[in-house]
Amino acid sequence: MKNFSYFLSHSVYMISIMQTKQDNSSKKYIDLPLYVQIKHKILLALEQGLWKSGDLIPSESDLATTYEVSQGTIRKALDELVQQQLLIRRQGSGTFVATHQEEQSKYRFLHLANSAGVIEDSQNKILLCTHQKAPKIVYVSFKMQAEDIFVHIRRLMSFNGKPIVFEDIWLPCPLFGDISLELLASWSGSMYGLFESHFGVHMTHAEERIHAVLPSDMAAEYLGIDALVPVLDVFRVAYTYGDRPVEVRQAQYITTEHHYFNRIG
Amino acid sequence: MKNFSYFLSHSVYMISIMQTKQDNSSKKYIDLPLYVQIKHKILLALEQGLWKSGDLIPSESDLATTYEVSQGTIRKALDELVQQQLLIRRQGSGTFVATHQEEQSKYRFLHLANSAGVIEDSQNKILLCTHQKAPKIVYVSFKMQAEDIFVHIRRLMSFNGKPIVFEDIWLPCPLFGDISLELLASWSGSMYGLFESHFGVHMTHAEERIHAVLPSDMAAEYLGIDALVPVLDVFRVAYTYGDRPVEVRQAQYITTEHHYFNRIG
DNA sequence: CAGTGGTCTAGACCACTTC
DNA sequence: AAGTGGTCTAGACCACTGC
Repeated sequence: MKNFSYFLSHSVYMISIMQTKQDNSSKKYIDLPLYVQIKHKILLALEQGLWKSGDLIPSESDLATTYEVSQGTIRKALDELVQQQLLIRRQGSGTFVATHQEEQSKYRFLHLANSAGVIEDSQNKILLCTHQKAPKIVYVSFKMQAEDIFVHIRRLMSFNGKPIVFEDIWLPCPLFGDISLELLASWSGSMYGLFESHFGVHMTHAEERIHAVLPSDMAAEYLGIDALVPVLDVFRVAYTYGDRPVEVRQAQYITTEHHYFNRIG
Repeated sequence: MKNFSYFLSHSVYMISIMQTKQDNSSKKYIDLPLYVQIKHKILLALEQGLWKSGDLIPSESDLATTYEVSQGTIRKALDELVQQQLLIRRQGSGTFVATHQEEQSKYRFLHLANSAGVIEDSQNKILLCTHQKAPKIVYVSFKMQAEDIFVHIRRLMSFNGKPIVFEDIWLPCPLFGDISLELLASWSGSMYGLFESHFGVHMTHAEERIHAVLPSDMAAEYLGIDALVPVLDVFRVAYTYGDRPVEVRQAQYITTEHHYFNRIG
């Protein structure tokens, strides 16, 4: 145990502590708060893949002893990570690394609902899975070069049998090199669930930019709409731990019977 | 318009606390946790306008003594309210009711940026401010009737001198009855700042539904675009404390040089 | 300097899950 | 029964603000 305990004053006992532990008593709070430091350490473990999606992490009291802080401090660090949806707590069981395998997070990134405000189940069809160069907007988002090769996936999502979303997905080869159409076609869960279980890449957050446009020729064809029907263009960059961009996708949504929803607050 | 001193509202609050205080010692954790109960009580005070936007609320230790709990429990309740942006903490000064008057919250509800990802300052022009019946989508959102009268505001927002957003805003008369074009035109801050300072209505959150559409004739005219240029249709319902809907607006955004942005995570 | 929020501790007990 | 997260307390001290 550490402890700049306030009550232990000038005793021989204290000397033995100071031999094994640096003297914090003179430099309090000049660094970041302890719980922030611990949060960073846990984040580092997640970034480096020490703990993988779905893993049980050490208990709060274990972490408290290893980091030499109180359980309350550990708790505060975990609180923020749980809040960022990087960890999940289960009372009685433990604290786990968040995963996209659960049903609840299936549509966490797809903000599409029907006129009734209901999020429907989708039927997905993979149209394409190749390795090739990418448009400028893509490789710039990854801070890579025009010559670099990416995985390119094209997909059609349908709701109630009607095609609604046509999208192009781009992934950096180093991470997703051996992905294939067969693998994608055989996978029944969410795409981010697949990325996680097969490539160890967990998406933590994303940024979307939305425009109203006329559909591309190809989108109009696959979506079965007239070239003059406005569609929602959704450009997404998705990130993993440490704000590393690991996916770019450009989708076009038909919004005659659906809408993009967003909560502000 | 504010300034009931918080001491007054606080003492009223105290009475209600003393009345509802019960013996916790025999029945632990069978009700909601203490900090949740306290959070609800504070929320109630906000809903009822006991504490108004910008007001200083009692200190954590004051609240702790009035609620007969520890400071840590008060802190946990406040933590969540701060997180919801209903309260703001200022170290050394105190805890305040959140307000839309601050510069930082000026564009909290407007998710519009230019191609560079920069949120620009807008120039606003009020085109209309009348009292009249509203479309079905509006009165249904308020759970009111077709015959009911609403305030109807029409506004044009420009960025760098170019009109980009055309919007119709609907407000329930009981709350905003004496709003006028003169008042709106003379106000230089954000619209939610005006609602707050002149009508005591603080927007806490909103929900938006977004479609890609062709512009209405009127929108096309005011925005100076061709009737065949797709625009983003943003339908918003904004809420105040207690999830009460207090504003509906339908806007059309030109997205050729701007985009709607959203963070998922 | 007094008062406020911010951090941290040590310890107690409750509620839940698992064996 | 053992172990885990969830709640709560009492008290200490730090960092900041305003008078």
